[in-house]
Parts: sequence; C-alpha cells; structure tokens
Amino acid sequence: MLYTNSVVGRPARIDRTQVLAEALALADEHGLEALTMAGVAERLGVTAMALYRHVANKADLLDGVVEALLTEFPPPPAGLSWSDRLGLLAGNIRASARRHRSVFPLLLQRPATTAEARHTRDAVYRALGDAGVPDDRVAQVERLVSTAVLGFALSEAAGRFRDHSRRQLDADFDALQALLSKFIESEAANEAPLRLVEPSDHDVS
Amino acid sequence: MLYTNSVVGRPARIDRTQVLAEALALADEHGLEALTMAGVAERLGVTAMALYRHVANKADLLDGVVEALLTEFPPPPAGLSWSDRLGLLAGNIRASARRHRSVFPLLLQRPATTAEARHTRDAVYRALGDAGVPDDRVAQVERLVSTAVLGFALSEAAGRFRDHSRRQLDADFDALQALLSKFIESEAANEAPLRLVEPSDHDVS
DNA sequence: ACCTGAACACCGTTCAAGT
DNA sequence: ACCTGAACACCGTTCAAGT
Repeated sequence: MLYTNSVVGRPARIDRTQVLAEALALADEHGLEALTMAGVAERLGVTAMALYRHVANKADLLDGVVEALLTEFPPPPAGLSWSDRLGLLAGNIRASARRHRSVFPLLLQRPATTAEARHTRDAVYRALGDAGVPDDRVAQVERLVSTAVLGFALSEAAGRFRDHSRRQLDADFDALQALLSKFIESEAANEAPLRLVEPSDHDVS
Repeated sequence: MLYTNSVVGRPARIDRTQVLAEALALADEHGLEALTMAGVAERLGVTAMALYRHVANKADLLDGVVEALLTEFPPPPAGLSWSDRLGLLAGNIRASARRHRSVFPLLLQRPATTAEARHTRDAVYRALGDAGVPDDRVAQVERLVSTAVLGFALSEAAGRFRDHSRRQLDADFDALQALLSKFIESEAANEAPLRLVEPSDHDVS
C-alpha cells in the first residue's frame, strides 16, 4: 500500500518517452536489426511484454522513434536572415542524419503529417516568403529544396559517400546549399527561367 | 535417367534469375513485409529451403533484387546531347522508383559498388564532360546531381507527395531538372560563383 | 545436383494471472 | 495500473535424407 498514483495497482517503472529514447539509442549503437522489443526492454530492466502498455506494437514504436528524432530540430530563431535560417535547418537535418544513421531513413517510409514535420515545413515557407519568393511558387520551391537536402542527408546516412572524407562531404553540402540559395534568389527575382507550374489548366483533353 | 545436365542428380526447376524476378514482383504487388522466403518459394512452386541453393540468405536475396532493379536502366544512346542523356537517365530512375516503390529505398542501404551502379555513374560523368564541366569538378557535380534526383525519386516512391497530383509531380520533376541543367551550365561556363572545393589544403591546423 | 521434412532459434504478440 | 510467464504464429536457417 505504498502506491499513491492510482486507485489500485503499482507505480509505473517506465513511460513512453523512456521507451522511445532507449529504442533510438539501441538503434544508434547497434543498428536497426538490433532494434527488437526484447532488446529495448532489456535496456529498461523489464520484459518485452511490458512495452505493450506504452506502445501499441512495433510499428508504433518505430513511428515514435522517428518522431523523437524530429524533435531534435526546433524552428530556427526568427531574428535571423532567411538564408541563415535555411542554413540552420539544413544543418540540423544533416546532423540528425549523421547521428542516427539507421533510424533516419525511416523518415521516408513513415507518415510526414506529424506536427513536428509540419512545423519544419512552415519554417521553410516563412524563409522563402521572406526571401521574396512569390506566394504561388513557395510550395513547389519548398518541395525541391527539401527533397534535395533530404536526398543528401539520406545518402550520407546510408553510407553512399563512405569513401569520401569529412572535408569533401562538408564541401559538397556547402555546394548544395549555394546551389539552392541561387535557385531561391532567381525565383525571388522573378527571373523564372522556365514555366514550372501551369497557371491554369487549359487544354486538358 | 532423363537427366542430362550433370553427373548425377536432377534438373534444376528454378534458377537465381527467376528467384530474383519473383521476389521483385512479390514486393511490387504486396509490399516489402510480404517479401519472405516462403512467399517467394510459393510463387515458384517450391519450398522455402529450395531457395538456399540459389541465394546465400535473405540479405543476398535483397541485394539481388536491388541489382535486378538496376538492370532496368541501361546507359542512354551515345548519339544524344548531354542534356537529353541526363534527362533520360533521370527519367528512368524516377520511373523505376514509381514501379518498385517498396524495393527502391533499399538502393540506399545496399552497397553502391555494383557494376550497374558504376555504369550509370560513368554515363553521368561522360554527359557532364560533354557539357563542358571541368575535369576536376565532374565528380562533385555528379554527386550533387545524383543526390538530388535520388532524393526526389525516393520521396515520391515513399509517398511523401501522396497528396499531390501526377501533373504536379511531373512539373516538380521538370523544375528539378531545369535547376540542375542551369547548375551544370554555370559550372561549364566556369562562372563558379563560389569556391566549392578547396584547390589545396593549406591552413589545416 | 537439386529439392524436401523435420527441427531450431528468434521475434512479435496475446492473454490470463500476479502485485 | 502495471508487469510477467506461458504460449503461439511466423520467419530465417540448418541438416540429414530422398531422387
């Protein structure tokens, strides 16, 4: 009768946040194939079945781990210039991919509709707006920019650039950001070298 | 004693190529989690254990499936312009990603050192050379271009653009290619707006 | 040489039972 | 309310045995 937190029962020894944190740490240390229910439970000093009180099943555990990972990049401070904000966002995404090589690729497979994901996209929208990209182009420019940064982060995390030095990878990432900045500026200047989105849908037979 | 293909034994009912083809088809139809040894075997009218004569284990099966997928984009005809060749390569990659949504992401995880992968990269190298990109910039430009195209193909395959129309996705992909073409041309013109690769490694303390 | 049946380890998941 | 033991289905993999 030491229990104080509920009508009848025992105090919780673990909670969802701990489960997700240990799952992420386990994957970081030993790879995705080591991320089993039993493995996570062992780190918490508990049996595998105990986890089912905190996650619905393994898919839910993986979703939660991805969400925990997304928590790591908060929106950049509003005081900075648009290009500094984008640079910060891109750098955070790349750093997260490097820290969590095995889990990061799950970002692709899992729903991108989470709150965290939307916050990041909104931060990019604001930066593009501040850069002067016309409202009707912001969404497409965001998709291209995000896709390119994600592609780089995924490639690096998956080890496609295994043979390259850290310096070379940093130089590549800088080059990618420079390319994207030039693109954004040309969109802002309304140079619009090509008609990228059809203004109306005439001629759809 | 109908057997003619070896000293003693029975004729093979299945071979590696068939195993990989059925594995790819199974994943295309029912997703990656349906891609089990037993599932592949069933499609071939054989038991799961029979597969081990043709693939070393499941990891080898997955490697083989990815390689089978890579076979689908042959090097573009040498007669075409560099930009047509790059456009063809990019289009083939995107089409393959759309056809094989669940297997395509494995491209990231698996070794990129296969013969097919090298052929594709060499084709890009030749196109960039023909475009006039200086020799010492070709490798980095290839990494950025390939990364961006791969990022788009992966995002689309994984369903990140689920809510967008086919027309919108086509427009996005065209925009990406236009952006990359502009980038390549600016590299070729030696405009080099930024120092992207350090020419020598002075000042490394 | 190629395939199968039996057998095993491992993993996700359930459910009734303990505190 | 929270955790455990027993139990099950499923999957990858082995090995000796069949043709």
